[in-house]
Formats: sequence, structure tokens, C-alpha cells
Amino acid sequence: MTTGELGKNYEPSSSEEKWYRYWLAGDYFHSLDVSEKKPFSIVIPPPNVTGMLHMGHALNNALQDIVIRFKRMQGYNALWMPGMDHAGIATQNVVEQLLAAEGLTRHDLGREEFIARVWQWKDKYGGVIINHLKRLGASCDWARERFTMDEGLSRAVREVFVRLYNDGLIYRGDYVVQWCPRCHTAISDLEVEYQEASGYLWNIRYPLADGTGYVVVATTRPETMLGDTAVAVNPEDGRFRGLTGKQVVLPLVNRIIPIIADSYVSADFGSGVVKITPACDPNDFAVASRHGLPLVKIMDGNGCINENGGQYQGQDRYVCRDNVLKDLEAQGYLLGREPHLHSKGCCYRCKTDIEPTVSTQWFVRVAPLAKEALAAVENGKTRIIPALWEATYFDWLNNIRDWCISRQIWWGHRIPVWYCQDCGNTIVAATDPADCPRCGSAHLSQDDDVLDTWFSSALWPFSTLGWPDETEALKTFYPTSLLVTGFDILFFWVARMMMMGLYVRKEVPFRDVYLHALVRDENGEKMSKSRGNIIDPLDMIDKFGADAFRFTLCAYTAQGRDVKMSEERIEGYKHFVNKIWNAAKFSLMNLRDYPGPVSADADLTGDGLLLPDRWISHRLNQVTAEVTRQIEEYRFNEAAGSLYQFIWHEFCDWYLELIKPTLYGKVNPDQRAAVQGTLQRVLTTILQLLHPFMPFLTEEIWQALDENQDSIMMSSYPVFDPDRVDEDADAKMNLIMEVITAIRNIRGEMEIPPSKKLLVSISIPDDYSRQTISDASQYITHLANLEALVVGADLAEPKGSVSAIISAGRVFVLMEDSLDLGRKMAKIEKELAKLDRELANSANKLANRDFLAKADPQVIDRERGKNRDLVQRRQLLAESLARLKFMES
RNA sequence: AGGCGGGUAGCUCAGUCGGCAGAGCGCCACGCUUACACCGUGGAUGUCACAGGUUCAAGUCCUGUUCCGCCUACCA
Repeated sequence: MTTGELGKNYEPSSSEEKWYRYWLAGDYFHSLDVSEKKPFSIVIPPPNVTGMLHMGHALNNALQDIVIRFKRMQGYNALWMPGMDHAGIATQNVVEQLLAAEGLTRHDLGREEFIARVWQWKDKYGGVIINHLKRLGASCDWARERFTMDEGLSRAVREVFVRLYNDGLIYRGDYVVQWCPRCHTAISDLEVEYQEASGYLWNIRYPLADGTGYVVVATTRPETMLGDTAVAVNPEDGRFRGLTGKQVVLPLVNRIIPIIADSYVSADFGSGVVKITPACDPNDFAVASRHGLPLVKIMDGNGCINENGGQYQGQDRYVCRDNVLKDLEAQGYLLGREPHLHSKGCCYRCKTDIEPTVSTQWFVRVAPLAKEALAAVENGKTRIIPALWEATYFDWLNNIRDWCISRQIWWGHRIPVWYCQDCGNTIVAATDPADCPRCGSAHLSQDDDVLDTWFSSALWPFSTLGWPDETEALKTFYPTSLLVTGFDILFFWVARMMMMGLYVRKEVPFRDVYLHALVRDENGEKMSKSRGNIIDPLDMIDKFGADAFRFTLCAYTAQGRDVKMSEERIEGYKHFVNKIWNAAKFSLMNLRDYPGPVSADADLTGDGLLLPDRWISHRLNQVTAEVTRQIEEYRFNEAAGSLYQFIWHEFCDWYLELIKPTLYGKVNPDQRAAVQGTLQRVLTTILQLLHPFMPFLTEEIWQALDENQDSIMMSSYPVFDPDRVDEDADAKMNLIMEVITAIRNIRGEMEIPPSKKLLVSISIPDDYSRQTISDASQYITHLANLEALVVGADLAEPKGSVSAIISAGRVFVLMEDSLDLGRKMAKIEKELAKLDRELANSANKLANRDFLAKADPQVIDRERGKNRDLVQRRQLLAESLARLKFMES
């Protein structure tokens, strides 16, 4: 029984707040560790604790919420695991900036005090993004919320580290790594962003030590010459035959260094002679180890020249470059420069130029892990959607390099390694050791470094479920069902979760990975602070409501395509929200006195129903199947499109208009209750279909339909029912809609005002079609606004009428006022010309022997039918034209 | 350098099996018809980037060209 009433306009803000609180109070988002229901699980890509909701988050989480609400309604024990990432460098930067405002550095506080300050900051300001997610409607299982620095997750991190170490998959050593002089830490190769930069290639003369001449070295980074320990040529390069084995004097430094031959050098670039600076370049480092060259480190952690740089000590790298160039020029070593485009590495956090530097770091040996991760996708244990990303995934894992996991910062998981101060023993342990197992000394010091934030993120799918304990949740929800994330973190996160999941659990972390695109501005530009083109999701929610906003994101998310977002588009879908609201309001007004179905299955039997009811039920059933399939295939934009098309154009434009006379009791008051039954059921089903996309609006209307009901979330997602397929009703309604459209078309073309009632006759030779139209005369009269309708098998075209051709026959509209003959004739002539083109085309096909011999018989039949239809249409049109011409003369 | 994606109506884009080229927005005309003007009805609009090929038939498959975007790797 319907009790509610809807206000004039939907008020998103009050509705959203009300229902979100209602859902939380009712614990509707909670999933069970143990349940008879089938499990379905998603782990959230944990946003940074420092984060604010941006468009990327909004899209990402809207999609997850759609899937999880859908699955929950389908009866799954659906878990959406929420949480946040401690975001090592990002968070440390934030707190350091606050300290800087007080004139302090982290070193003033000391490690312990500093970490305490970070926790304080986290408790006070961190995690506002969780509230933002709630504004969006995210139905996460908040009781399970985790943080990567939680005690439990930290235990998981240590445990995995120790296992990897014991399996020989973690090692420590001196290598050239990507160093950020501002963040003061090493970062991984992935964390370097490359930008095109224009610079110079400088040619420098290096004199031979025996005084017999010189070689010319080309470099983009002249300042690093202070650390040169050789120069190299390609062994095949004829120009330098005989030079290999000789020595050169390093200008400014006066160090004697050898000329070596290595195939790494390409003869056709620059001068063909390369300076080798092992401490500053990974390639040079490799050359140096092949040739047993010494290594001279010339840079300190700040990107300044150290004591090995002699007179340049203490200078910033770029200051030093200028000075080195000046000195080279003054001493006659600089031969010139040419403009040179190269890509420059920057820190992805702070955009400072990266300084590749040799240092002692921890690495994960990833090749064996990558092999498993590769195989799991190859054999389909995990699906990547859209599949085109598989190639990228394979390519990266096939060429993967070891992962530098140590960071020289304080905020993060400290590496669980201790060094014995007395015997030098290295202890790797999951729990803090009390003393050295070798010598018993209690003088242990823990490694100063922390782990890359992505190390803990890589464990997220199982660490959040309680691992290393074998919890019920872990058993129930791992492997998770689906991961939804942006393609930009495919390597950072997805690939690493695959590796760690397979290593630790011997099972993939998720079955499906859906990679969505980037949200850009309306011009397709990346949103960024510097461009000033950021659209704040919270502003959009305030302005248009969370539902309209979510639906917009969803509607524009075609697989593999970026989303171009603009306020205008969201506003467009706000109109859709308004349309639904009004359709619901109208329905409720007309359902208030609905006595309920006469019998339990009354609304299931087609027999007692009017044609529009049968048709809308049929269409609703089809759309249910469509939308279900589209969500299951992650075709979110298509699901949104199907719902939009059905609700607006079929339910509102046709069905609601068709039933008005019946509802108003103008035709047959007895049929009102039957129509009410269908209306109620269709509206209810629409709300359920729509709920995952528009959770707030649908709950608001749902509760208004019956305020004693439980949340719409607790109802079952609609299911396609083969018994409801009603092709007969569909065919009949199509015929009727064609007639109505034809009459409206004439009205429009002839500029007859909508209020003018028309006299119409329809001639249909075929019995079935004629009967259909004749039975539907009340609908046609109403929707086309007719005075009178005559239906016959072979009616002649009345004088002074305008005709339209429909598939089943002809429609005549009597013109009472003087007919604009010229306008009508021009229209017919234009139509005839078009028809002739189509006819010629079709006749050609049917005259083509090859077509008749080779085409699918069904296609030939269709072509023949089309041809017959065209011939008939053409004839009728020609007749009409002749008649008009006669009238004119 | 290699890889991937894209080029379809004025704009933003769908188009899954090769078989009549579509939607939304915008635009034009008419209309405040008792859910909705955040609306209704009707209408106009195409060299499917270019060239070639396969096919009875190509927006769709193949080859090449071109422009745009992205990713990966970097030769100093």
C-alpha cells in the first residue's frame, strides 16, 4: 500500500544525509566473515591518508559502489573493504612542511618524536577523504576499515619481508639508484617521471696522457666529469683503433683514466667517445663493473658536490655545472656545444630533478615473482579488463628490473633488519630481537630505512583480511572477486599485488581487474592545480547531487576511453534525476488508492492486462537482462545508457502517456486497478535496477512507496524472467507507435498546432495489423490527439488529406483548413528522390548474381522484403503526388 | 626507438557477428496538454582521417600513409 507523497523537487543534500545515516544505523554495508551466501569482495584502492577526493577517486569509487551494491542485491555476502594508505613520502612531506612553519626540521625533533607528530597529524587531519567517500554514497564495510600502518598490517609487512629475505628474494647492495635530492631518499625506477627537456650536448677535449693528441667526449652533464673513471669507445669503431688501452688526463681533475672499449657505446652518437661516471649513471655503473673500474662518488644527498669534487665541493650540481663549463672554456678544453633534446627524470612526488647516485639500498629480486604473475594472467586465473592492457602488463613483467624498496625517510614500515654492534651479524626477523643470536650481544641497531609505501600496498588484498593469521575473513574473501583501479597504477600496484599475492598465498589476489580511464577536463586536458582546471567532486555533489554526479561519471566511462568531465554534463544528468523524480511523483499520485493485487499472481498473468501493460512489462524484462549483463561485463556506460533510454523514452514518454486515460478513468474505470498494479511493479523494478547507480534517489522514492519497507538495498536485484517475454505485445506496440508517430509527423510538417484535434483514417490490408490498430484506437486517439479515427482494409485517400506510409499500410490526416499544396508536394518529391536512391541500390543488389549466390539466405530474404516495401511505398507516394498535382491544377 | 589507443553529425562520443550509419547535448519549428519548461512533439545535419586490398557486401577485416593522445625504454 502506497502511503508516501513526493515534494515538488528532489532535494539531494537533505536526502543524501538522511539515507546515508539510515544505512549506517542499519548496518546495511556489513558483510559477514562466515555466511551461507556466496562471497563477493572488492578491496578499495586505499587513498592516501593525506588525500582529498578528486575526480579520479570519484570515478573509481562510484564504479566500485555500483558493482558492490549490485552484487549485494543479488544476494552475495558482499564485502567492500575500505582503508587508507600511509603514503610515506607524501605524508612525511606534509608534516615536514608544518614543522618548517615552526622553523623546525624533523632532525630537530628526532625520529621518535617526529613519528609521534605524524600520528598526531593523522588523527587530527588525516583521512578526511573517508568522509568524502561517504558523501559519494560509498557503501564500504566501514567496521573493517584498515590503515597500512596498523599493527596488523605492519605485522604482515614484516612477515613478508622475512620470508622474501629467507628465500633469497631480498638483498642489500650498492647500486646506482634514483635519488631525489629534495625528498632525500632513493625512489624506485617507476617513481621517476620523465619530461622532455631541451639542453646541450657539450664537446670536451680530453688530452691523451702520452701527449700525442686528444679525444672529444660529448656529454649533457659536464659537471659529472669530476667522477669520471674512464672514457669508452665502441670496439668496432675504426676511428679509435689503437686508442684502446691508452690513457687520458681528466681535465680540471688531472686524474689519469683509461680508454676502454665497450659495446655499450654507440659509434653514431655524439663524438663516439663516452665518459664513464660509474657513480652517477646506471649504464656507466654496469660498464665499470664489467671493466673493474673504480667508482668516485662526487655528489652528496642534497645534490651538492662532495669532498671528491675538489675545488667544487659544496656547490649545487647546477652551480657546479656552470663553473665547470667556465673553467673548461678558460683552460681551452671546451670545444663547443650543440642543442640537444633529452628526457629529464623528476621525482613523482615533488618534481625535483632526479640524481642517479650510487648508494646502499635494499632490493627485491622480482624476476621469479614476475614469472608467476605473468602466468596467472596468461592462464586466465586473473582477467584484465579491458584486455588490451594485458599486453602492457606482460611487456612490463617481461622486462622488469629489481625493485628498490628502501627509503631514507622516517614515516613508514621500518626495515626489520638489525645489525649487531659487536659481531657485525645481520639479523632479519619479524619480531624485534632482544639480542644477537650469534654472539648474544644486546647491542643491536635497526636498519634506519623504511620500506617503499607500495610494499605494504602490495599486500593489501590479504593483509586487510587479517593475514598472517588464517582468519575466517581471509578464507571467505580471498582471492577477492574484483579490483577496480586506474590504469596508471597497473605497474605500481596491480602487478605487485599479483606478485605478492601469488608468493604469499599461492593464489591470485583477485579474479577480475577492471582498469578504468582517467578523468580529464572538457577539453581533454589532464586536471591539475597548475592548469587551474580542477573540478572538485564535492562541489559537484553540492551543486547537482551525488546521484547525478555518479551517473555522469558512469555514463561517460567507455572502456579504454578517458572521461571528459564538465559541469554542463553533470547538469544534464541532473535533469534525468528530475525526470525520474517527477515520474515517481506522478506514479505515487495515481497509486494512492491502489487496493493491491486481487490475487498473489495477478500481476503476472498477461491475459488480464492491457496492451501497454504487457508491452512495458516485456520491455522492462528485456532491459533487466541488458543492464545485468552490462554491469557484469563492466560496460558501465552502456548500462547507464540502457537505463536512461528505457526510463525516459519508453517508461515516461510512452507508457505513462498511454496509461493516463485509463488512470483518469476516462475509458474504463474497471481497468484502473490492473494498470496500477503494473505501474507499481514497473516503478519498483526501475528503482531496483537503478539503485546501484543512484543510491540516494532510489532509496528516497522506495521509502515513499511504502514507508514500512526495509531499505531498497535489502531487496533483490531484478532478474530476467523468460515467462515475461511477450513478442506479441512488442510487435503490436511497435505498430501502434509507428501510427502515432506518423500522425505527429504530419502534424509537425503541416504545422498544425498540438491542440487541434484531427480526423484520421488508416488503411491496413492485413487483418492482424488492422485489428491491432483498431483495438488500440483509444490510445491512438489520445496520444495523437484525434477527433475521430476510422480504420479499414482498403480505404481510399480522402480528398484534402495528407498521407503517410507506414509498414502495414497508409495513414490519412484530413486537412480541414486549406492545405499548403506546395509544401506537401515538395516534401513528397524529396522523399521520392530518396526512395529512388534506395530502390536503385536495392535493385542492384538483387540483380547481382554473386550476391544471390553467396550471401546469407536470410540477408537475401530481408533484401527482397525491403525491395517489395520500397516499391510499394514508391507507388503510393507517386499516387499521392499525382493527386496533389491534380488538385493544384 | 618500440608499444598501445584514437580520428564517425556543430560538440562529446556509441557502433560486440562484415548485411539499412546511431545517441546525448546543441540547433530549428510548434506547444506552459492537470508528473516534469530541469518539459513535450516534430525536424535538419555524415567524403565514417587518407590510399589501396580482401569480399556478393567494409565504419567494421588486411596493408600502407597521416594527424592526435598515452605508455615503456632511453644514446653520453
